[in-house]
Amino acid sequence: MNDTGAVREKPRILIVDDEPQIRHFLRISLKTEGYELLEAENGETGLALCARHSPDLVILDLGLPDMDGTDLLEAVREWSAVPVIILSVRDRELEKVKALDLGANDYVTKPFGVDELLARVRTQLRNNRRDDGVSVDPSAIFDNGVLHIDLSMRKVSVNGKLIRLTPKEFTVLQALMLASGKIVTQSQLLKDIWGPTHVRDTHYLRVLIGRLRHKLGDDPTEQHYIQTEPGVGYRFVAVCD
Amino acid sequence: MNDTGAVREKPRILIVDDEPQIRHFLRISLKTEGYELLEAENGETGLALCARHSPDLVILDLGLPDMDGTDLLEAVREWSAVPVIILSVRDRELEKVKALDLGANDYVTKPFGVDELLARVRTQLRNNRRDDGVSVDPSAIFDNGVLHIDLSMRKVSVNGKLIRLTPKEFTVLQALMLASGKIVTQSQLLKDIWGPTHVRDTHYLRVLIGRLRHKLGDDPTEQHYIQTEPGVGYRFVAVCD
DNA sequence: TTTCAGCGTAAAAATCGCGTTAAAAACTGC
DNA sequence: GCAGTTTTTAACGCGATTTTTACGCTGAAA
Repeated sequence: MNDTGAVREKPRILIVDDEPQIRHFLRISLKTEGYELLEAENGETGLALCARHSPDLVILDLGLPDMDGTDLLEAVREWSAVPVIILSVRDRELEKVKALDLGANDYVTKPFGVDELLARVRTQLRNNRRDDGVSVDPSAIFDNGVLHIDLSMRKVSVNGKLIRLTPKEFTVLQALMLASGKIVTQSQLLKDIWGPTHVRDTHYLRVLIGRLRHKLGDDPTEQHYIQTEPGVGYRFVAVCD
Repeated sequence: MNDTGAVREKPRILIVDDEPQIRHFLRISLKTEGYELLEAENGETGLALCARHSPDLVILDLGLPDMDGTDLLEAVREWSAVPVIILSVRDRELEKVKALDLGANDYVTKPFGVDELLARVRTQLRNNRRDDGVSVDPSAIFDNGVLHIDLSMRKVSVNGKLIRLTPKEFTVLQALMLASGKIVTQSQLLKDIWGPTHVRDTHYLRVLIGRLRHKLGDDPTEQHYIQTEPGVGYRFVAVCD
């Protein structure tokens, strides 16, 4: 499968821990939050998985059967700057200092609260999104020969002719594009773009989507690009038939 | 004038804490490590110091006399991505989650080991070393036959005739030119040139851009060198149909 | 069939944002 | 302190954008 240009929706997290119950516990919590998971119960497979699947975050237990967790950390840091959160039963300050100075990004002592760990996961993932304000994947370009959308340049053209989009129009289109193929609910759009106090003002969306379709040359009877899911939301699709 | 962008040898750390003994303790430890220090004993001066001196790291106590630490964090996050380590006597998980989700980078509970704190400081500073791949040539020269801009010489001429630009005008033009073709957001310009406390004062930009266009001989009816992206920012483009 | 909720459209009304101007205030070098 | 320059402030017009309002259409349920 070729996923060039696709926006990876789920952050991918690698768990390296030999205790099955901890892995199980983490799996439940992280899956619920919508992360994609990889698991390893020893250092060797952890390293292999990390190299092969380039996760967005690694949660690493220091006590591993086959090697010391710090060795794994060192090995990973040879070639990757992926954020690493250390888990450890050891609360000794020296351990923490050593791990952090080896390149770990955070150090959480067992037992830990799941909400705190999840918040720290979010923090690391957030920090590693390199952008200035506008969080847009610069590789997010859509082009089917007729419609061309470049999110980073903020430019949209139909048949080579540039289209002027207003700020709100562009923001909505961007939200739909970044979830390409998937439904974006009305309340999601309203909350994100008009603010949480307007989640029920669906008429905003109706007229805006209408203008957007018109500008994109979207045939109302066919509805190529922006599809309506009645009562739910809208979906941006690349139609090529 | 603030001193953003300067290359400095010592990382600069801002401490915001109302307890003198904690400040004293941190001062000793951090100075020994070779950091440059700024100190504030309340939120207001903390915010001011942060805006004025753009530290590389902020250590923020949640319990401040004049405002809640989280408010300060929120205010700073309006315009800055500086790493923030929260100090707090409160060990409640909810507090940690709240602070981290507001944009804090780490949360350390008092009492803490000084070595651990120093390691966490190093971790944050290490993560935030900005090497933003795209190294722009500050000696860039633009020339389309009519307009000639030499950034290193700080000279601009139109039809061979030298144009006098004021310092701010030149700085804005330079910022736009170095991102040639791409949008520079209003808040980016305001933050970089007027300082982080003026991110919302868009009227500065309006009058300055107006003067700049006038001086560059930018015909408002035809194609602009400086294009406006309403509600977002400005973009410098080489005019060549 | 009737009813009705949800969507799309159109046009009017209100608001926002930009560009412009002019004058006041803050700097600058002398 | 003075004269010239630069920056900031304030106000206004205007076009673009957003919001409001009204109405027609459709498909599903009663």
